[in-house]
Amino acid sequence: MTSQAADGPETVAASRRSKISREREQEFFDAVLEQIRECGYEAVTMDGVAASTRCSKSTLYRQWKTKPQFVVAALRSRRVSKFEGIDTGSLADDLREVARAAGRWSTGDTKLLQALGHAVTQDEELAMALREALVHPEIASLNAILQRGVERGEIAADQPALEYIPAQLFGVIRARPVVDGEYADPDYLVRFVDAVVLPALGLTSGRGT
Amino acid sequence: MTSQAADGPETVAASRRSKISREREQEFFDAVLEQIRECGYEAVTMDGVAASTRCSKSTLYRQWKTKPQFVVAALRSRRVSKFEGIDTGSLADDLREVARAAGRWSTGDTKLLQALGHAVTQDEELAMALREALVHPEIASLNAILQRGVERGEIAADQPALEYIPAQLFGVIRARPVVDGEYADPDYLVRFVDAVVLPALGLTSGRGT
DNA sequence: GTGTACCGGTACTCGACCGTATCGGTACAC
DNA sequence: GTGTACCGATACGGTCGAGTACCGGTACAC
Repeated sequence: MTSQAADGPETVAASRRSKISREREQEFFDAVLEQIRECGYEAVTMDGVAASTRCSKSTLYRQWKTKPQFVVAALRSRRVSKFEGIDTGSLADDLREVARAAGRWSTGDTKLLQALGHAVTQDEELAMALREALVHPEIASLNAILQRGVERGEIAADQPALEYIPAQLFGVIRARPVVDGEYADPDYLVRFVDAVVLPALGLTSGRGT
Repeated sequence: MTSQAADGPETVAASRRSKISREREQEFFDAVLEQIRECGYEAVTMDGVAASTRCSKSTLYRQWKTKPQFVVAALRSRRVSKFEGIDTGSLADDLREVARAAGRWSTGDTKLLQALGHAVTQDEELAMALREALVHPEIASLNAILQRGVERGEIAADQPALEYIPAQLFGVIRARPVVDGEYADPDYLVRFVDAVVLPALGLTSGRGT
């Protein structure tokens, strides 16, 4: 979706003819996102990003007016779902696969979500960028997976638990660190899917145990 | 006013004989927690708290060495579960009641959780205080509710979904703002319990299997 | 009434960071 | 070779907040 006309360095940065290559730009973005994960949004400094990428602060300010705009740009460079391409032919297996992917993804981008968690309530544009970058793509591909399950007749389209699946998965990923003090790894998430998500959807042979 | 009772102000603040009454101390705590909810942990200022409580910054620093220690003390003053006292005699109704309580509670303390979400990853003591103040009490009373359900024979003690209930509830509360862009109100949470939690526990009457 | 110790207020030091300005160097156009 | 425009480095101004120091006022002890 929205495949950005992929020719020349026509990225966000390059409305003027900047000497910053796209790879270089991505380095900046990676650096700032990494700093956010490590230190939190408020603690990220332009000096820090400049230092870690060995560029000048001036260079950053030439391309992006302010720190929030820079961060937003960095987030927008990441609109790819980690669940894309999952299609095993079985809804239960798809969901287990999603759990595994989410678990791998989790330590990285959960930190991002966590770190931006509050900044987002202060800056609406940042909130939109975050949702577009990390949430909407995942929800879209997740919904596609569920939709295929419905079409295959594995579950009813009006299954009441259906609409809560995305919130449920995002939820445990965010809740585990607070509840148990550790990140939600793939193993935990797969067990969660087996123990809760599938039974809630009526997809298990009862509570077999 | 309020010449202290015989046992004296035995709170954190008063290892020395401070003139700060316990009510006054709680005002400080309320103020700083409110500021955290509003502006985030990093943006909280001692000047701000002092101003909003009409006390001197010196007074705060006399009682607590640093800002983190002050916040930790404020958190520790709040170790009360909002689920305490729920006991309808039916596990399903208990859980619905928990959902309602959590929904009311959510806008307030979810903001706290959100606002401290990242600061917690930097300061271990803060993390512990947060868990002890906002998470453990709720989990404890929630587990008591589940335990009573087991004892009444409503569910099996080895129900695999059991151990995930706390994470599940905390999860959707934290996920809803990100997924849907709005807080989890009581109505939403009750519907969630009916659509997901109870079916996952095998407790539904509406939809068989 | 005198001493003590804490309160509130204010002013201060010190450091951090945002965003700007300035400067020499250099890739590229022509 | 000359001009242009961007790069990196550095330095600077301005703001803001943590934590300290000092002050006069006052409640309480004895």
